[in-house]
Amino acid sequence: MTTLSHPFEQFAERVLPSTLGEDVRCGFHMLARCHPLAREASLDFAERSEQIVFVVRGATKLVAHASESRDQVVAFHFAGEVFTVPEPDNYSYSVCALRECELLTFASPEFLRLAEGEAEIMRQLLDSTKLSLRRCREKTIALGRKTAGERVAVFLLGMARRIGVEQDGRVALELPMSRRDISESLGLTIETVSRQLSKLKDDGVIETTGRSGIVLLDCPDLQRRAGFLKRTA
Amino acid sequence: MTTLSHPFEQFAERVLPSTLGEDVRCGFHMLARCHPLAREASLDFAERSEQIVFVVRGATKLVAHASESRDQVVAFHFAGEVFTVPEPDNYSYSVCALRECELLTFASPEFLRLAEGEAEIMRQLLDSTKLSLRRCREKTIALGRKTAGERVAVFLLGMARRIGVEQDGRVALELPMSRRDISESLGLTIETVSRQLSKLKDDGVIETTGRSGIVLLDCPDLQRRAGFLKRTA
DNA sequence: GCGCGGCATTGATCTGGATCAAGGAGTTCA
DNA sequence: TGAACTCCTTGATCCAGATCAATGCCGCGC
Repeated sequence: MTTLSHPFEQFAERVLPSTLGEDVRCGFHMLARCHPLAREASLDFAERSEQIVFVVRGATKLVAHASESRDQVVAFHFAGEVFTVPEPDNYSYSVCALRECELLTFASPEFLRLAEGEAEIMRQLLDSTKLSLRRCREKTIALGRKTAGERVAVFLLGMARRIGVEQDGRVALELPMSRRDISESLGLTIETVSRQLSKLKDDGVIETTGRSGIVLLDCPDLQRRAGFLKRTA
Repeated sequence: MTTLSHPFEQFAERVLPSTLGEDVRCGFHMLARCHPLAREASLDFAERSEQIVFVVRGATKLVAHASESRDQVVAFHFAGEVFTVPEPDNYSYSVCALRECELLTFASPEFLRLAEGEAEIMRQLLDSTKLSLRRCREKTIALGRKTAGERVAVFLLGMARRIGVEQDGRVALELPMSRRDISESLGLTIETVSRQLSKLKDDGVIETTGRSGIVLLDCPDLQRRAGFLKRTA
C-alpha cells in the first residue's frame, strides 16, 4: 500500500473502477470529505443524511446511542472497509476512532446519484452492505442466544479472521479496542468480558500481553467454545 | 393489487422497471422458483448459494440455527418485501411460513448477473438490503442493551408500523407469529414475553383479543417504554 | 525510571429473566 | 357443540451475568 498517497486516491483504488470517466471520478472527489480523527474522537452525523464511510487508515467503531450511558457498538471497521451510517431515527449513530484514523465520508444520496449508472460501483456498494448485514445478523444471533463465554469466543475468532496475524498455528491479535468497547459490542459488562478472558487464559486457550495483545493458542478449542454449528465436513 | 395474477407478475410489478427489455425480463422469469408454503413449512437452503427471496403472499420468518434447539429469528418479512438469505457459514438459515405463503426465490449470483446492467434493479436491491441492515442494527441495539419490557414495546411499535391498521388513534394488530416466534426474535423466553404483554394489558396500554389480536391503546406510552432516544422535537 | 491516572482484573452480592411446573383459554375437528 | 390439543398465562424457584467495591497493573508524562 502506498502509505503517503492522498486519501481519495486510496478510496479510488479500492472502490472506483479504473475505467471510470474523469468527470465522474471528479464528482466523487468533490463529494468526498476527509476527516482525520484523533484517538477517541468521533464523527457525529446527528442532523445529516445517511453517510457512506471509507476507512482510509486506522480502526473505528460504529456506535448507536440508545439513551444516556447506554451505547451499543454496532460494528467495528478497519482500514480499507466501506460501510453505511444510517440517518438518525429511533437512535442516533456516530463513528468513533479506536486509534488515530483517517476517514472519507460521502453523503449517501449524492453518492448514489453519481454511482447509479456505474454497475461496478453499485456492485461494490451492494457487496459491502451485504457484508455488513451478514455480520450484523451474526451479532444478532450472538446477542439473542449465546452465553457470555460463547460471545467472547465468537468475538476473538472474528477479530482473528479480520486483523489477526497467523504464525505456526497460533494467531496473534493486537486489539485496537478497549474492554469497554468489547463489552458494548457483545452486550455484556466490562467485568464479564474480563472474567471470560481470564478463564480462557487459565484454560490455556489464549495468552495476553499487555492490555491489547492476545495470542490464540488453540483455535479449534475456541471454535468449540463459540457454539457454532458443527461443520458438516 | 390483482390478487389472482401469477406470482412472477407480482414480483415484476414490484421490482422490475416497466422499461425492462423482454429478454432480460424473461431471464428473471426463467430463474424464479415459486414456492407455495403451508403454515409452519420452511424452505431450507442449507446446501445452496445465497438466495434472494420475494414474498408474494403471506408472512415469513428468517431463522438462523445456532445449534440444536437454539434458533434465533433474524427477521420477519411480509408480502411485497424482498430480502436476502445468506449462504450457510457458522449458522444455517431457513425461511419459514408463519401463515400460508407464496414465495419466489432466485439464486443470488445468477440474479446479480442479470441485474448488473440494470441500474433501477440494482438500486432496489441495494435499498432492500439497506432496509434489512437498518432493522438488523436496531435489533442488535435491542438485544444488546434493552430490558425485556423495552424489547416487547419496540417489537409492538415495529409491527404496528409494518402491519398495523390505524383507527382513531389506536392501532389494531393481527400478529401472524406465535409467542414462541416473538420470544425467539427478541432473545427472550415465551414466558417473559407473555408476562410483559400481561403487564402492558394491566397497565391499560394494550388490549388483546384471542391469541393474535392486539390493539395498541396508547402509542406514546409504548414509545416511552421502548427506551428510544427522546425525539429532539 | 518513577509516579500518576486510568484501564483492567478480581471478589462479593444482587437481580432480571430463565427454568421448572401447573393451570387456563383458543382453535380445530369430529 | 364439545372434546382434545396446542398455545398461552401465571406462579415458584434458580442462576448467569449485572452491579458494587477494592485492588492491581500498564503506559504515559515528567
